[in-house]
Amino acid sequence: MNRDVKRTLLEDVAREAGVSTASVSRVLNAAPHVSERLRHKVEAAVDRLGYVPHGTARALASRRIGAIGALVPTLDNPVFSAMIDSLERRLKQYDCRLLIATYRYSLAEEVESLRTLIQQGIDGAVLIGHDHLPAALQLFQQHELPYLTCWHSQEDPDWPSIGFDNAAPAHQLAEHLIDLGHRHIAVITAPVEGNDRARARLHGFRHAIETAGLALPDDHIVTIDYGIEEGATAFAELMRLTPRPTALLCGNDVLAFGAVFAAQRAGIAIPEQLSVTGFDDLTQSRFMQPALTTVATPADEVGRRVADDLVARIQGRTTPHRQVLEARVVLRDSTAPPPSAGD
Amino acid sequence: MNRDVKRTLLEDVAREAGVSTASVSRVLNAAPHVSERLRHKVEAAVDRLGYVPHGTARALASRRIGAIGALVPTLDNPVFSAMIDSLERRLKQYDCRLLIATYRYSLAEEVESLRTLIQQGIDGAVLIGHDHLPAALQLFQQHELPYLTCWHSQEDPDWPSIGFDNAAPAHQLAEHLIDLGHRHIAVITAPVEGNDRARARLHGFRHAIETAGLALPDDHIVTIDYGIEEGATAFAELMRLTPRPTALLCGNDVLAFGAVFAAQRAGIAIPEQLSVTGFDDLTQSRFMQPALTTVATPADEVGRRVADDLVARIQGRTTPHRQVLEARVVLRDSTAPPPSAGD
DNA sequence: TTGTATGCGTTATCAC
DNA sequence: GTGATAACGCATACAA
Repeated sequence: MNRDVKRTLLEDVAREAGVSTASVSRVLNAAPHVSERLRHKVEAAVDRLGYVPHGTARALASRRIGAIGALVPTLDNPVFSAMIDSLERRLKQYDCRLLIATYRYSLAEEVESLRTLIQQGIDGAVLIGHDHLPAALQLFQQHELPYLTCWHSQEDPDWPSIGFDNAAPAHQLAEHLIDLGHRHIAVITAPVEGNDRARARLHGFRHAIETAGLALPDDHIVTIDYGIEEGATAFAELMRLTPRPTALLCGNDVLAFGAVFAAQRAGIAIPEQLSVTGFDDLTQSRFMQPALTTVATPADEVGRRVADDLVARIQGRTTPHRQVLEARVVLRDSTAPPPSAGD
Repeated sequence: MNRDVKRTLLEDVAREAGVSTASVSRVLNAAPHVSERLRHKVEAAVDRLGYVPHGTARALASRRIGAIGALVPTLDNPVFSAMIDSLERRLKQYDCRLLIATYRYSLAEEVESLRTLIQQGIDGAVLIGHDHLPAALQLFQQHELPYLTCWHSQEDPDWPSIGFDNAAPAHQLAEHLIDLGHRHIAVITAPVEGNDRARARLHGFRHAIETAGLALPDDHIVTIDYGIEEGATAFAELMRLTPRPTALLCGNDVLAFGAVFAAQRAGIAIPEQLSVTGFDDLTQSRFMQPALTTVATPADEVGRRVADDLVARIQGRTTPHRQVLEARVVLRDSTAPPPSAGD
């Protein structure tokens, strides 16, 4: 940018106002101990010259860049884009920018991206989930950089967090199905490697099922990437089992959408012949037919709190090491007793 | 960050390698005219010391920050988050970071955000659509900053663009309905102020309808914010018209989802009693029941090309002023002849 | 091909 | 309270 354009510099403002550059800097940064008179002179000069501070120079001298980094698996998942959207809006209130990097669920790429963001000079960073390579932690400590994880609720001295319990609501969903009379329950899950949220949900499902004295055999669990089409594919696979499962626990709403659509296409009535659950409570889950039984995750709230907390950490304030928000099961119309309830 | 930690500096590397700081810098920046021998010495020293360049200092000295800015109305729209996702991944290949700002469809806020991003030192920026305040253009010119608009195809010497025609496919959708025999067509549109895409689509709808000798009265157009719930609300309003419209043209897929869900809830069969169209072709549109007739917008392709083009501009290469990609109408199952076709 | 020296635009540490 | 001035860490014109 402006490789040859002569910008207005702090020095110009100082000359215009008849004060020192230090004073101009003080006024601009709301430093204490500045007289009203000086402040007015400087502000007038700034206005007259249309001065705009040079962010990079400021960053070099102050060692703060005015931006944080967010590392997310993907923005293709509405639940993450919603979180990022709310995070960015809140950061703006603190006059803080957002640098984004995605890593397609590859923890190695996460670390690489983190490294470049740190090199870029970010003042802090937020990661999704609890699963990370040790190298990530090392980077934060090495650079004494404020950081935060979110979207999970695991207690861990190394990883401060703002999130919610993924296992408990999953457990409740499975219990709900069991209470309805389901005995043949299948699961569609995202790959659990490097994804503690998926792992926790699967664990919740399994724990509830086995606690009820039922089984969750391996062939009743389909692991598949995130996506509507993938949900449909997994559905097809599970419907080939005999006896056919009467209920499907899906690791997230989008997988559930795929399953529901595939069921409709196959002429399988939901919830009469098959119950389906999701996780996330995307807007659409409330409106689709049948409305989806799922878990409401507080994406916006997480975004806001992450902004508040990370900014506080950057300013050196102490904040809670762990904040657990509520993720509530929402019972709707996609779950009902199995066809032959009462057997 | 590392407020007191003593980092390894370029100077340390130079000393370790027994060369000058300039030489180290040259090796690190892949400058021409460096001997193999020197390169090896420097690289070895870098490895030994674990040296990582300081991004901010580099930015100040080189006047390039290694990041571009993207200004989007919202990330809550999957079509934008998909574009940003693909943009970010492509930029990574160029070793370029992404700064994001959202402006909730307020052009004034767009300019404000642009100003702070420029102050932040971005090397270039991309905006969505063709509608912007003159102040935005002025900022780009003033700072001699490479920039680009996308998601539209308007010819304009001021605004280089990578996008697609929004009006023509909209026109085709309306024609398709008319060809099917529809005579009472209604429209759900996003607010057109500051949103040339919505305006172009509405224009396409209207032009086709009026060209066919039909009317599109004001009460057949509902303007409403983006969202599933909003689509449902608009649907309810339009269904109160008499005679009831037999077809609904929606400005985007999400509004169409809302309409379809509301119709299902109201017991109105799609497409037998009512035809519905969207615009965007989100993944779900292909899988939902009935599959949605819509327009496939090349979100990923736009993201990739924007990255390629903007990086080229930053490097001083000349690129096409305007790239028009294809946005194709996709006929599916949500459109059919009206109930009383043949009247 | 390599080294020297200066500039990049602020902030922050001293004195006064 | 205010003003000099030395960092901040690297890139680059210029010299060698």
